Amino acid sequence: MTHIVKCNPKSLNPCHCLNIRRASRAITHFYEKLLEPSGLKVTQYSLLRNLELVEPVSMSVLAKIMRIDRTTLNRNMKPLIISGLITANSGEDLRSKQVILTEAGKAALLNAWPLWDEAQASLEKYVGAAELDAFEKLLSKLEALAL
Amino acid sequence: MTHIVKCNPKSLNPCHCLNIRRASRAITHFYEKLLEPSGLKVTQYSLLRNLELVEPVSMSVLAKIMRIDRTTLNRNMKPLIISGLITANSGEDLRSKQVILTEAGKAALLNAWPLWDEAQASLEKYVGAAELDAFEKLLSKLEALAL
DNA sequence: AAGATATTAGTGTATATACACGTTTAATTC
DNA sequence: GAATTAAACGTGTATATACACTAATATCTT
Repeated sequence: MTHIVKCNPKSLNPCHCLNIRRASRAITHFYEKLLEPSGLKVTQYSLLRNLELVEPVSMSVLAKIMRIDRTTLNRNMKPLIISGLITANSGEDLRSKQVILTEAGKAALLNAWPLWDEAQASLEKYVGAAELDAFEKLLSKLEALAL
Repeated sequence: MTHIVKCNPKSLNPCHCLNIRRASRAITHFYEKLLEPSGLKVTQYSLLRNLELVEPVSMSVLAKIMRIDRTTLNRNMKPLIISGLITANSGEDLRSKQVILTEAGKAALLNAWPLWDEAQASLEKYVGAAELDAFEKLLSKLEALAL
C-alpha cells in the first residue's frame, strides 16, 4: 500500500463511510499479504471455508449464508472453478447448482488455514481481545443498517 | 441488498476481515441510497469534497491526501471527467496533472452535501456519538495496519 | 551537457461488488 | 393440464480496488 503516508496534509476526512472503507482495505491488505503463500485471496479462503461447513449447497443458499450478493458469489466462484478447487453442478432441481469442494479445494483450505489463523491472531493481538469484541459487535449492528 | 437475510443458518463467521468488509458494504449501501438523488457515488462525492479543499492539486498528491491508491484515483476520476465535474490538465510540470473542480462540479457538490450530511447524521444517531468516536479511533488504528 | 535516477501518470490485468435484465425450470393456481 | 407465478442462475454493465509494467518528463550527478 504505497499510497499510504504517515504524514498526510490537511486530512480531516470525517466521512464515516470512507473511514470504514479505508480500514476495510487495510485489513484486507493485511490478510492478503499473510495468505499470499497459499495462492488464495481472503474472499476465496472464506468461500472455501464456508463451503466446507455446508457443502453441498446451492449458490443462492451459500450467498445467504455468507451474506454476500448472489451475483458477487457467482463471479467470485469463477477463479476457484477454473483452478479446480470447487465444482458446481446441477442436481435434481435443474435450476440450482450444488457447489462442493474438490479434493484440491480441501487441500488448499488445509494449506491456507494456518496462514489465515495467523492473520486472525495477529489482528486480535494488535487490537486487543476486549476491544475487538466490542468492535465486532458494532460491525454487526452496522451490517444491519442495510436490511 | 436483497441477499441479506435476518435469519442465517450456521453463520458463525469469525473472520474479522470479512466482518469489516460486510459492514463496509452495508454502510456504503446506506450512503449510496441517500446520495442517489445527487447522481453521485460516495467515492465520487468524497473526491469532489477533497478536491474542493485542496484544488488545484496533482493526482498523486490528491491520492495521498485521500489515502487511496493513485491508480484507483485515476480510474475513479474518469466518470467525473466524462460528466464534466472535474478537469485534469498538465501545468508547468508536464508529468503531473492539476485537477480542479468545474462549475458543474461545485454545483454537484453543493447539491449532494445535504444528502451526505443526512447520511452522516443518521449514522451518528444510529450508533451513538461516543461509541462512534471510539469506533473511528479503532478504524484509524486499523488503517495503520497496512503501513 | 550526458547519463543516471526519480517523479508522475497511464494501462493491462485481475478481483470485488452489485444492480438490472433475461432465461430456464419448478411450483402454484384456476 | 394450461397459464401464471416464483425460484435459481447467468450476464451486461458500471464502479471500486490495486499490483505490475510502461512512458514521459524532470532532477540530480559527475
